[in-house]
Amino acid sequence: MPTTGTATLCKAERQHRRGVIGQLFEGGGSKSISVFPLRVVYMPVGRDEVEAPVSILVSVPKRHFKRAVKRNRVKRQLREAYRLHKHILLDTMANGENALVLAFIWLDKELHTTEELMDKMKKILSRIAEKMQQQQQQS
RNA sequence: GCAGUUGGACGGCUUGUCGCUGACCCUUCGGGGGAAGAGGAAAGUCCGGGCAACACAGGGCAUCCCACUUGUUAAUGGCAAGCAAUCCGCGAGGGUUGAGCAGUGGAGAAGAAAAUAACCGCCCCUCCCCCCUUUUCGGGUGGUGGGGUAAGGGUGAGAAGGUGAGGCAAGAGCUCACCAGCCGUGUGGUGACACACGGGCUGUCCGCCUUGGGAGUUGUAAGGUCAUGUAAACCGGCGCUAUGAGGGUAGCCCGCCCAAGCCGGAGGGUAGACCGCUAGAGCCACACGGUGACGGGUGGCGCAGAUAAAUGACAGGCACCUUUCCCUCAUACGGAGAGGCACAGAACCCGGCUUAUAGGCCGACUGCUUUC
Repeated sequence: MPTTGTATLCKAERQHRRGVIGQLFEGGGSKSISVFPLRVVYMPVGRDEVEAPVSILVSVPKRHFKRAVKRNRVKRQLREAYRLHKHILLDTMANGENALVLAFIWLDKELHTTEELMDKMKKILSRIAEKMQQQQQQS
């Protein structure tokens, strides 16, 4: 388990495979949770299909922010927030047989403070962790 | 000192914690260390080139782009220095326009009339009526008919070159002077043009058109290597050694070339890695040539390469700007607080253009004011 425990976010943890991403948005196995201004689409996959137990991607639609500078700002904030709080999820997933793919989608047209986004990230990750735990216990 | 014109350069610095990409180095192949890491516009994708793939005997027509001159450059529709007309500004300066004395067409409304001008007006002649004067000659008002006239009228972007004088029945480049335009000659300039002399006598705008110059197409998702999968399979149509199906030759035609397969349907596979990918018309400094754009020369430097897309997040300090308060004669010096700190993110690489931009800095010049 390479990256567990430390607050890093290397390339393996960022999802970039076209096929997996396509499945995530079109396939039936994915579910979503919203905590404004965020929406998370997540999907459990086989552990051997991806490189890391939890991998993410961040999407900020162009229609919300016309300028690339603002889109980059939001992506960086979100990556940072996930990086600092991903242990919430990893603790749950570490021993499971499945891996998880997450997509963070930005919903607002305004920028938010980093402090606020940290808070929202904590909330949303805990909720996903809860659901995954239930699933594991059922199976 | 104030106001302004124009050109140029900058557009933060720094500490700590936690991260991202990563040349290269080490490795017990698990990993560890780690140089370096956004812009003047990286933007819009509006021009031009490099590079790449494909195409390319030749000719005609069509299409598209450019249009004062000379220069500059790899190249341009850029840039520099100029030319002419016109507009704005007291000025330094700034804006707009710019091939064509061939042909052809159009110009609403307004106005009499928009280009072989006569509505009103002005002038002459014939005739008629009336009046005045009267010996007659003559004069006047009005009207019919004929003719001359572009000075005046209002309209318009534009009214038959303009102004003045002469001339005339009234007028007119009819004549003359000056001015604008055009043509010819001469002089100067590489040239656009300028000046001088002479000549004739001259509308404005917009098309088509003509002339000269130029253009192969597609863009790094180009293009290449490897990996994966396989199918030289199946169905239908046309053709099968040519009297040739079909294809290429940028859109069409001629011509030329290739040619044994071609077209359609249904279906299958991959959408991952590497190269391209950053040494380039490169950046900096110094003199030199040139009014300048720029050029060649010498020396130095090694300067982002991501790919669901790195170059950051957070906390503090400094600088800068605005503002409030304290001190003070003071808007000076000093101190305290609050707020602000632009536009904006590389995506093959360059040269331009255009647009966005808080804030201050430097050079040259102009006007006003003060002092000497």
